[in-house]
Order: sequence, then C-alpha cells, then structure tokens
Amino acid sequence: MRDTMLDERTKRVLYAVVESYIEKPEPVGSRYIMKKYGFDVCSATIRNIMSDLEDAGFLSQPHTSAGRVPTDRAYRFYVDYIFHKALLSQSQEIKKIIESLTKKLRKLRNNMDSLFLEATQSLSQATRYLGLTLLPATEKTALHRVDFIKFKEDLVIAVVVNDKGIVKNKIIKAYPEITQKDLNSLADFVNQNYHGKTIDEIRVDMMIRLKKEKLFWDKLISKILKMCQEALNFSREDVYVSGFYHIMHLPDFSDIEKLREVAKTIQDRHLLLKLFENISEDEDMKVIIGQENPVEEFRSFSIIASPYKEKDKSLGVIALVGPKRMNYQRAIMLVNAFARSLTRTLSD
Amino acid sequence: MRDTMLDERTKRVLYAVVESYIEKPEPVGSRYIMKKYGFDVCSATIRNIMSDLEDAGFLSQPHTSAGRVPTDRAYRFYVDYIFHKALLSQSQEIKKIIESLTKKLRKLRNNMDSLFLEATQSLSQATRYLGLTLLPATEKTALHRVDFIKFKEDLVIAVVVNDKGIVKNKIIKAYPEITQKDLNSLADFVNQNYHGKTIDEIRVDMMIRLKKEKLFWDKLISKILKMCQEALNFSREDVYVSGFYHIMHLPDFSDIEKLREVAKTIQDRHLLLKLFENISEDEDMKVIIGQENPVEEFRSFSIIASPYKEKDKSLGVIALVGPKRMNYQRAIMLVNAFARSLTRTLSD
DNA sequence: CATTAGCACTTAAATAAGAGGAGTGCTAAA
DNA sequence: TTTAGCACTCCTCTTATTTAAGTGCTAATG
Repeated sequence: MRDTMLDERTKRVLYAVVESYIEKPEPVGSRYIMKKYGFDVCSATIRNIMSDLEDAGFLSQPHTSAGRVPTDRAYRFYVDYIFHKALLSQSQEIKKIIESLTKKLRKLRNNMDSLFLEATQSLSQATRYLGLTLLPATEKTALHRVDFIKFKEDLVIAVVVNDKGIVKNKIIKAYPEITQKDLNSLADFVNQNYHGKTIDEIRVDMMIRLKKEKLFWDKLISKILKMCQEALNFSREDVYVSGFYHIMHLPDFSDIEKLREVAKTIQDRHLLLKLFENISEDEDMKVIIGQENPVEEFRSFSIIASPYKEKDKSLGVIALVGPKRMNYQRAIMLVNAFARSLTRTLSD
Repeated sequence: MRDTMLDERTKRVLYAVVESYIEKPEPVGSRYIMKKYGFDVCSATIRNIMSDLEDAGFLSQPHTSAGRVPTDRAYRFYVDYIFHKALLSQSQEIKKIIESLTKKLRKLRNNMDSLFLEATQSLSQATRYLGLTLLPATEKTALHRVDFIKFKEDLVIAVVVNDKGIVKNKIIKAYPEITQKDLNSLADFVNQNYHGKTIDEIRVDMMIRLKKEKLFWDKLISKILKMCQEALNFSREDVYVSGFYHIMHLPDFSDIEKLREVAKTIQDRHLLLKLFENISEDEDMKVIIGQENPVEEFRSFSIIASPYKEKDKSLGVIALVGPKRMNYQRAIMLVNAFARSLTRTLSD
C-alpha cells in the first residue's frame, strides 16, 4: 500500500503515532492518540485504523497487548510529510545558532580545516547527534600551487595547495636521477600552465597536450609525466566526525551493540566514505531512514545530509546521524541551515 | 602500609586475588583462593589475611558478605610485581605478532602517517584495547625543507617537510607587499642555512644570528623574521587513536558513563594531549593505574605507555588504554615490543 | 600464639507468585 | 461505519521466599 492510498484520517493517525513515539520512546496506544490529538472518534475506531496501518506495514506491535511502534516506513511517511515545511520554516532558536555559526565560519574562512571542523562540531553540538562533514575532493578543486620536493634517493613529495588553501601531500616513488632542480622546473611548468584549473582538468589536459606535441614518445618525458600523474592522483579521504558521545546515551541505544558498529565505522575511513557514496553532491538535501541505508552499520540510524557549495558548484556534504526516532523537523532545519551557512561562507 | 611491609604469604594472597579478579570480574572469596592456589592453610586463615589486606587498603568489599575486589593499590602492587618479568619474557604468539608488524612497518617506512596509523591499529587489534600513538613533535624533528606560498592578498602558507617526510602546513597572516619572489628567497635562505637542524634550533639560531648582525633593527627584516618565527611555530597535535569499539563491550564498562567520558576525551585533541603530558618521553615504559592518572576522564582505566625512538632520541609515545582489570602481563609485553619495533624501523 | 573448625549472620541474586494496568481485539448494537 | 463494552493478553512492579556464597567471630587445638 502506498502512502497516497491512505485516506486523510488514517494519515493523521499515522502522523500522530510517529510524532508521539519521537517524543517518548514508548509504544503508542489508541486512547492516547485519540485524546492528545483531539480525534472526534472513539478509541476503538483509532484502534481499527492502527490495525490497518499495521497490516500495511507502517506500524508494529512489540507484543499482543502493547501499543504500536512506527516502522521505517512510518518514519519515511512522516519525513516526506514534514519535509518541505521544515525546509522553509526557521525558529528563533535556530536563527540564533546560525548567526553565531556564520560569524565563526567567517573568521575561519582562511583556514579550511578549522572551518569544516567547526561546522561539524557545531552541528553535533546543536543537535546532540553525530555530525559528519565530507571535505571537498582535492581533484575537484582548483590548483593554487604545486611543489615537488625530493626526499631521500628515490622519493618525491608532492605538495599541492588548492584554491581553498587546503594543503595535501603525497609521497611517490621517483627515479633517482631526478634532481631537485628538475623537480622545480616541473613544478614551475605545472604552476604556470595550470594555476586555477582543477586537478582533474590538469591531468586530462596534460595527457592531451603531451600527446599532441609528440613528447609522449620521449622516454624521459614519459617517465616524468607518469610521475606527475601519480602525484596529482588524490583519493578522497577526508571526513570530519564529531559528537559520538552524544548519541551514546540516547535511550534508543541502551543496547550497546548498535553503538559499537557505529564506533567501528567511524574508525574505518573506508566505510565512512561508503556512507557518503549514496549521497550525491548534486542532489539537494536527503534523508535516509534506517533500512534505506546501504551501509549496514547505520541501519539503526537515520541520516540527514545536504551538499554545500561554492557558488553553484557542489563541494562536499554535511550530514547528521541520529536515531531513527530523531527530531526530524529540527534536524532538517539545522542541516539545511548549516549547509547554507557553509555555502555562503565559501561563496564570497 | 607499604608493600615491603607485607610478609611473603600475604603477598602471595594479594597476588592471587588480583590475578583471579583479572581472570573473572567477580569478588574473590577466601576458599576459592585457598583451593585454586594450593595454600596449605584453611580458608579462615586466608580470610584473616584478606581482612588485613583490606585494612591496609589493598582490597575492598562490595558489601559485607561478599568476596574481595582489588583496589588501585592492589593493581599497583601486582604490576610492580610482574613488571620486570613481563618486560623480559616473550610468548610465541607475541613473537609472531611482532614479526608481522615489523614487516608491515618496514614497508611503510617512507610514509610516516601510515606507519604510525598501522602501529596504532595493530596494537589495538592485538590487545582488544584502545591504542594511542603520539606522533613526533614537529619542532623536535630536523627540517628537510620549507616552502612559503603566497595565498590571497595577505596570507602565506608555510609548508614544512621534516626529515621523516612528514608534511605540516600553517597559514599565517603576512604583509600584502610581500611577493612570492620574496618568499622564495626567504625559503631558500632557510633551506640553505638550516637543512637538517631541528625546528626548535632554527628558531633560536635565527633570532641570535639576526641580532648579532644588527639586522634585527631593520624594520622589514624584523617583520619577516616575526613571520618566519610564527610559520615555524607548530603546536604538537597529532595523536592517532584506534579501537574504541573494542573497549565498548568489556564487562567493566557495562555502565556506559565511563565510556562516554573516554569518547569525549578522544574527540578532544586537547585532553588527549594532556594525557601524554604525564608520560615523559625520556623515561622508559610506564604503567598508570586508575586514580594515578591526572586526567580525570581516564581514572577508570589503566594506561601502558612506552616511548619510541630514533637511535637514542625519543620521538613520541605509543600507549594502550584498557580496563584496570586488564591483562597486564600481555599488555606490557606487547606495548614494549611495539615500541621496540617502531624504534627499530625508525632507526635504520 | 598462630591456626583451625564450626557456626551464626549478612547480603545479593534468583525464583515465584500475585496484583495492577495499559492496551488490544472482538462482538453486538447504534 | 462507528461505538460501547468486555474479555483477554502480556508486561511490569511488588513482595516474599529461597538459595548460595562468603564473611566474621569464638572457642578449641597443636
């Protein structure tokens, strides 16, 4: 049964159950709903509706004589229902948080690492959930400058500074005969020709240009080219995480096992990045609920994520991980506001 | 009462109680001790001894009619007792672990970040406790090369590569009139004069030299000097942490509050560094038990730490955080072996 | 005088039984 | 279709009882 198949009253009941359960993590009864939400029907009617909702997979019962608990499907319905309203509204409290954040970010705008760290920490602080930020991919950002530094006999350290002031480095094997002077020339060449281009563009263009000029067939150049390509091949790997201790004492996780899985995932950059794979940077804000998440370790949680941009170019994602039973309204408002604040700071 | 005041038999009992409690986290009774450790006296005698040990602050009772539990003082006695033996002995299992570790480290010896990460993770993996590694302080390592990169109007990014191949960068305010060319000259100057010196030495020497040559009074030079000093002023900040999820399901922390404190501490670089302040890098291996730890958040834990070196110069510390009720014998052996493996890898 | 046997005493933990209560599902009537 | 009414289910809380582990004390022992 699709949401759209539910009649208006049924939807109201479903909404009420989810909201109640979010407020207090206890199975919700028919009488409670009736009174609290002022339904003009008796509890038995609500009971029938709830029974229908259970058949349709929106609610479940811990045991026969207990109230009902929302399933992931119910949360999905709930979130779809409040989503647009949440995106548009903004409470006084949140305005204050964002004002203070924007001020802080503005001050850090020359130090990207601190800036993203601050955003992650503030988000976690404001929500008491787990904050995550995926940093801009180095290959997508514009080159400010590159340096190649000879290190020991056969190693070269490539230091890349992008237009955000983020410094990345990579150690690569090189040929012992290359001198620091050669490396300087190479760096000069790259800097002069490619300043302002993205790393991706550079790698492509470099290949094309050298092919065209037939330099490709020169063995030495070919070697250097290969090295250069490798030096500029960064794998995306930077994610900031903050606030694990906040989600540690949510009643939802009194069973420690789910928390352990998260702790393990946080530790494992690989898994963490996998989490972001499913959040396209081009889409707008996204809410992933429980089982919807392809990353197994996060199936007990919900994730709210939004890309942040520079002008119109998407750079990365800021996200929130909390219990499925989270305050979606507030969380959506906050993640949205945080992404916009980041975008504003990065755009001017 | 000092340990030395205890007679031989009393010591044996104390040792037995601690060992038993480490094996199984349940209050230890007199009869159990008597039978398991083959004492040739009756349980009442053991009982008397245990009562004495309680008066002396080595044991405590959860309630009147329960067995005894070791206090921090008892753990201290126990660790002092086994310490030297543990340092010297080495099981077959540990030999294997270390062999495999050393192989891995050797492969990573050109990439310090990965090397220390690997060591931290392996330590945590081998012990199922929390692994920590304090990285070499930038100021104590020798300069390989420095670059100054102009970024936007009034910023300079200083990129420092040390002799370990670790790249650090720092964004500092500069004077708009400084050109990239000026910065190149400055970098050349530093590189030519100070290659191989430690950052600390450089900062001191720079000051002395400029004073001597009266250049100190030249306003421009003075400005640049100030900038350079700032650029080379790195605060120590790199700690690797691994394996929080391991300590999450120890029976010792079924009460989640203690774990939360650790989670918070891990998140907070500041606190984490404070932890290492009390572990001198010049001393040898150190065991810190519970209340002995100046960092409040770790008072429910024990820490085993050992410096690792390059030749004879101490570079940093590798440490293990586990429950007070940890397998000290094995943990001490492992931390010691890990530190030695690191030292060996870094020294040749 | 240290050690022991013996026993009363303490306490937590496990078990059982019962009361209370929230909430359901069903039926028959409105 | 909705409602009132009621039997029924199952959890939770309380209280009591038992069990078992282990102590502390006392008086006897070598």
